[in-house]
Amino acid sequence: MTKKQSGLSSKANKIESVEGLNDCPITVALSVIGGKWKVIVLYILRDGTLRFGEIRKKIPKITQKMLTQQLRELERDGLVSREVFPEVPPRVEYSVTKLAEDLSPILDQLCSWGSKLK
Amino acid sequence: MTKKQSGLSSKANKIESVEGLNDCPITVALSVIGGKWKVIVLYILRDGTLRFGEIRKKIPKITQKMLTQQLRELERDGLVSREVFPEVPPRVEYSVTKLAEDLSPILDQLCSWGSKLK
DNA sequence: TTAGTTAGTATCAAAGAGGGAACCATGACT
DNA sequence: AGTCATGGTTCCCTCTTTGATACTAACTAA
Repeated sequence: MTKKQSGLSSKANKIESVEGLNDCPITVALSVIGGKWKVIVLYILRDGTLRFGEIRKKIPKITQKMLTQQLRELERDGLVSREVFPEVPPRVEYSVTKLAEDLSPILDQLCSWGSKLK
Repeated sequence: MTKKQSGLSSKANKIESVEGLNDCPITVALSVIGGKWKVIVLYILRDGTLRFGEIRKKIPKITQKMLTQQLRELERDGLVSREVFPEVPPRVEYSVTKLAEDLSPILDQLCSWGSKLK
């Protein structure tokens, strides 16, 4: 049955948790921001609302499929909000949520920690 | 040439960075702790030095290959230190480094942020 | 009528990650 | 000689993830 579902979810690469710590929010958090392009998308959206095509232009190497996928997952996890305008051609705007804003300072700390890694 | 190299590194799953932000330490940090079992290993080693077999017993689902790989990467990135005792049978002890200890509070914050995710 | 626009989907193939099992060295014990 | 223990390594196979490409809807402009 294979359920193609356009490549959401994961498994091979999912971060594991410990016995008796299976719901440790760290693993939840990492699974939410650990996607291949997610921190970039969050970083870019931090400066303000953007529509799909604008995000693509700012991340030239991402494919349309990947961007769609990452945005869908970020939306599902409550980090970005998506607004569709019923126009032609279509217009869809993305922006970060309060939850993502709360994450920002932590990412900054992670950033300064990461800078110690040579 | 294919370079099997025992399955170190990654690529498909590597977190991407932005043009002009390619060395953003966030992506570095995430790549360092983002491995499938790394936060578990760090979590377990936080309580003190353990030898290889002991870690295995605490993470029953991990395979020997994976544990070796994750420990090697953590060591390479300066998060754990590895001490080999020239005995027979071999004894190898692992412990967290200062760098990993510095990371701890950030992981805790990430943890409390993650707990807001339902 | 044909082309152009945006935001996607669908499909196929390639690359990568992870599991399983087998193998290895060394010395002690039986 | 055969077995056990520890900490690995190697190979193969499968599943997942990613990339590339083509296709769609719906309306506008030429």
